[in-house]
Amino acid sequence: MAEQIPVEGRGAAEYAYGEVRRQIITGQRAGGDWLREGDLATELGVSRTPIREALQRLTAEGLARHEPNRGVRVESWTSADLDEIFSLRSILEPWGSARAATSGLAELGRLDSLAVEMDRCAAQERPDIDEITRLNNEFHQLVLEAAGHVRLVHLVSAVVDVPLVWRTFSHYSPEALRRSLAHHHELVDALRAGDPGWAESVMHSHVRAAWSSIRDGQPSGGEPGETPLPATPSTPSPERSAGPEC
Amino acid sequence: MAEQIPVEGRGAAEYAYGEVRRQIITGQRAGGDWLREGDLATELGVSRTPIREALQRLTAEGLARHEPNRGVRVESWTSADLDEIFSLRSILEPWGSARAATSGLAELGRLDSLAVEMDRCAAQERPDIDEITRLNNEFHQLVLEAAGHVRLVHLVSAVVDVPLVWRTFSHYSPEALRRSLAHHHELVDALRAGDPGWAESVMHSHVRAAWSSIRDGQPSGGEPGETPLPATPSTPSPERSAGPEC
DNA sequence: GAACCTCACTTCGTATACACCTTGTCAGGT
DNA sequence: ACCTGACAAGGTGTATACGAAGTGAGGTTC
Repeated sequence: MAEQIPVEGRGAAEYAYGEVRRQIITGQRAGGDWLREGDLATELGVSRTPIREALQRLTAEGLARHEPNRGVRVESWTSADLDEIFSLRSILEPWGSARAATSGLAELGRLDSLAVEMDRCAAQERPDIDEITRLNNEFHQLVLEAAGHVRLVHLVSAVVDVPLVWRTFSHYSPEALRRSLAHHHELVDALRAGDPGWAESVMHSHVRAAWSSIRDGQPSGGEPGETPLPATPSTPSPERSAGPEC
Repeated sequence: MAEQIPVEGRGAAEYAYGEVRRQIITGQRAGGDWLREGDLATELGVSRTPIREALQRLTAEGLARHEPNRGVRVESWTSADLDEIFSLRSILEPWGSARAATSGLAELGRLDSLAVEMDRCAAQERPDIDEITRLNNEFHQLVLEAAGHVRLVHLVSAVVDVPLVWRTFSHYSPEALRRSLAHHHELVDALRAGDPGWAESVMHSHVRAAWSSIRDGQPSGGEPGETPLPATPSTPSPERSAGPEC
């Protein structure tokens, strides 16, 4: 269903990877669903070989799970997984921000305009959540890249995929959103000042606040371990969104 | 050259992955070398399909690099990469140790016997470096598993492969080795005491000391960025060693 | 009636064939 | 002598065919 072009410009494997990943993130493929090689090959109009490559990449990223001689299924996440991810981010991102403050690599102008742009989106009558998500993701990635630490960027982005499935942004209250956007501006100031401690603190607050918003937004905020997963499908955005929280 | 069995018990892809990985870590495949699918298929006695899967896994782990329509080549590391890895470990492993101190998941008996075993190996006339490496790796992995954080274990082990190429252990002075082994015992004590701050400090010292030993052991310890990489082949151990420092 | 066995089906794992891309080389022209 | 274009070779990217393993349904036996 809904195949558009048999093969994109180039790279059937790349195409298959992006498409299946999008389907997982938008909730079209729910946790536990089987990802049959033959079915996907038919639906996407390619052969099984690039499908296998795509599934291997998704498995390596933790979005899917490989069961030997059985097949690949979409990974199921619990709120405990979300806790794991945010606890990791609350270590790695502040540390990266501190490094970015003294590396001299921060593109302050670009970061500032991203923060302003997010303000503009949020101030609209009907805020464009997908656009804010995209901008936010670019902001966070740019900060980490400024840390001058390639592996850090890869590690964090590998772990940031999962929250996307939870549609984190929809859990934000207007108040929490305002505070989150203010954090961005404060972080740019801290980076401009070259103050690693300040930058680290701001990012730490930023991530912890996001974590809190998501926990509170969940139905069962009490028991922090076994919530199955809601997997809100929401509107499947054609834009490949890839941003965590705001 | 040196193919033993065409296909192991089961899994040609698994076999190919392990074999190529071993060749990279032991230095048989130097940084920059091409990993031709056809050649590897012939050498290992399997077809190109499982070879491709193995190369994709190695690429995902960062041991190899994929160049579109060109092929896969062994990744080249500089001392800057080593700095990246140890700086990451000096964040993640202490943090994991602190969590392990209060999680109640630490297998203290097993950890203690591993530390004792390493002492025994080191006290021998001719210390078995490979065995110490193996024990040390098991020790570190067990500590991280005790943190109750699955992704942490995966992230660290994904990043720990690279130092193996550098044969880190050979850079240790007898004094540094003694201190490192003492750290293990102290860490077990800290975990037993359930003191997260103590555990974190010990592990931090442990990793930083290892880092220092390796830097000092390198020929050019001055410029911290562009050392090509020595890639000491040393004795190719049949044991699949997988331990970082001591 | 329940447990076990058999058989067919589904799906993965592997091998192989072919097409396209990239690159190095050589002839021809400037 | 140098640059430019076409041609050939090597290699990856993709498609397809075949074999193996696991699963579930249905029948048989105790």
